[in-house]
Amino acid sequence: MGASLPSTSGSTPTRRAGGTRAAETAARRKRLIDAAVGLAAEGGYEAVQMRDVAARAEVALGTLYRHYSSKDQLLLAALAAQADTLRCRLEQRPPRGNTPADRVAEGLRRACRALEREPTVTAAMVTAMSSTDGDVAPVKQSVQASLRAMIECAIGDGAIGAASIRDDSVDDLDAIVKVLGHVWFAALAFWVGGMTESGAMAADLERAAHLLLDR
Amino acid sequence: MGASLPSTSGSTPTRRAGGTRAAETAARRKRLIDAAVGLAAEGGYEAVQMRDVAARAEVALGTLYRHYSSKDQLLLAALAAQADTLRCRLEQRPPRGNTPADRVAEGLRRACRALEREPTVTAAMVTAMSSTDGDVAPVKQSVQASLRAMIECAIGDGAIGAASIRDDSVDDLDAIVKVLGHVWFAALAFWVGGMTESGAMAADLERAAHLLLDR
DNA sequence: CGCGGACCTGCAACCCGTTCTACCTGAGGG
DNA sequence: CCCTCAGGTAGAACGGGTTGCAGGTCCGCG
Repeated sequence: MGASLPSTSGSTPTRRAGGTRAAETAARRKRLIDAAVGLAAEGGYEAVQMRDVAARAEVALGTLYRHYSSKDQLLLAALAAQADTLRCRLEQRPPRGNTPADRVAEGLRRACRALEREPTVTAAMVTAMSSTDGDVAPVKQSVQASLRAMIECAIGDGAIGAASIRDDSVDDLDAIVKVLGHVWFAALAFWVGGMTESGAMAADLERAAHLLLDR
Repeated sequence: MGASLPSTSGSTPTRRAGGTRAAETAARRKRLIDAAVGLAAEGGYEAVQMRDVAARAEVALGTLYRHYSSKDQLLLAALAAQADTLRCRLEQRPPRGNTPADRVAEGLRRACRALEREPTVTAAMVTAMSSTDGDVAPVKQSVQASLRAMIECAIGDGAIGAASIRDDSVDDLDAIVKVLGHVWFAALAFWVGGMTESGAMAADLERAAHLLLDR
């Protein structure tokens, strides 16, 4: 049993089919995110175990932690990416209702549908989103930024400089967007926490949109 | 070394100055909650360690778990109690502004002030509140119920059957209350998560109240 | 060519929530 | 009066996030 030799290898050499060093680490990060999402799809937040993520991504545990300093950071990175693609999709095919409220409602409905398609993944991400660890705040903020961007896009591309202005200043619009962001987050959190049916989420959001945007 | 003798005692006999059995366990539960809150006051969520709670309450770890099946349940029990006293205080001395929006804004302001007086305790409780474990949902719902009651009380004791009715049905009022509840939760979560300054919470809530309630 | 440093690897260790074991006690029913 | 059993106690054990350690590998530079 000369098993105590470190013999670093034993599996694939560090190098994969990739090219430059930077590309490799980018690929590693992607593999890590993919592994996390995959596990989340299978069993939600608790199935995303750091040792398993590392194993599935064929990476050492220490390396995983070098890239994402905690489980929540990892999941939030995944969430940020997903939020971004969601936003892009919405911007490319913006909702076309008559009033801002209608457009926002449709946008939210679509987003909810997308999220509910992979409930366990969403649950995992929302769980991560409600981590209170201070140094995940930046990522969370970027996610919120994506959400606000989506809402603003839905309200109307030029609402700020266009028709919907009366006395409600740009300021008001901003506050409305913020409130909608809050409601969205809360609705997700409640849903994930089992306090509400999945359908209720979209309904509550639409309701809020109308309450806030219909004159 | 006859150290292996079980010798169950070694400390205070199970009985304290209390009376009946039921009273004793009630006292124990109170001690547990107090211990949890005390630790939370000193160091927030992570300082509330089950072993320490048990020790401080002079209770065995197993007993703690007999009464509160998880750390989050424990903290949520504390939160539920606190929410209830908050509600009572508000009902006894209801805010007296001119419009519903003003009253709600004041109520929320007061509540926020109360919460910000003990930031670490609040943080611990909010953290517990955003637990996604399924079987804390009931307690969370009762907390939400308290909050809604507070908001309803602030909107106006008879708003439902009185002046503020035009075409906005009772239904609408209900939705508004729900939205405010969501915003409150989200604001707290963001604050605890370090995504927002403490002042912002009250401000956002007031803003939301006016957006939703001012005609 | 030889070396420093960034980045990996496998793995053991630590912490803390939670669970399990084994035992004790006292109030209440037969 | 004895027996049962709900409710306690002390403490070990387990699981999973996180950290630390003791090397390896390879790129770029002197």
